[in-house]
Amino acid sequence: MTAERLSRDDFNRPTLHVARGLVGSYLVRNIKGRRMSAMIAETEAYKGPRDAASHAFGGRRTARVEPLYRDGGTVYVYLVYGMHWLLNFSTAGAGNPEGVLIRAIMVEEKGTSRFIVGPGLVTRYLQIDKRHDGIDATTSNQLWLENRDERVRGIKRGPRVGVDYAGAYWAARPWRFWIEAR
DNA sequence: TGTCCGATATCCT
DNA sequence: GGATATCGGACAT
Repeated sequence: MTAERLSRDDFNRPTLHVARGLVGSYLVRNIKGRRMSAMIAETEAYKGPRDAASHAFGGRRTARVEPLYRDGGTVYVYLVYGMHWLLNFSTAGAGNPEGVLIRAIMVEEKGTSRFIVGPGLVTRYLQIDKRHDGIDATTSNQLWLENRDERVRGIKRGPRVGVDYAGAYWAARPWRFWIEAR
């Protein structure tokens, strides 16, 4: 099996392309020398200043969202509802505060595959939190992505989850991509 | 299927 | 100082 780490160019592409492309890629996590990996099963695109569901809507630029403004592949991790860390990767190049949220993964355990659905559960499983905010996934030895020689078929597409606060129009954009358990 | 609620960093007034 | 949030679990219906 070949495994090729995702590079800057892979992230510095249009965000919807990256979001779709990340489904079927692998998240790799190195925890004190022990390696975990998980296939990405669901993503969502957040398209920056013009997207009312984005943290960078209207060009907002606070300390929290600064990683989104950096080069593609920068990790953006933040806390919601006081207890859930959410994992995102910056896309579309430096200065464009767009990104992709990782909503679900598939892991291999005891010879069988298991889906972990929900962005807060993904980070809990992979032990990702504020410590990883701002790191560069194209060079980090803590967290990175790989493409493996595996065909992913049947990617579905639909509205994003949990963004009703952004209004009906933005909540309805079909910017979520996923594969289902088989 | 629906309602409720935990727990807190961050943002805005 | 007050409101809110890219959620998840529990429990009732």
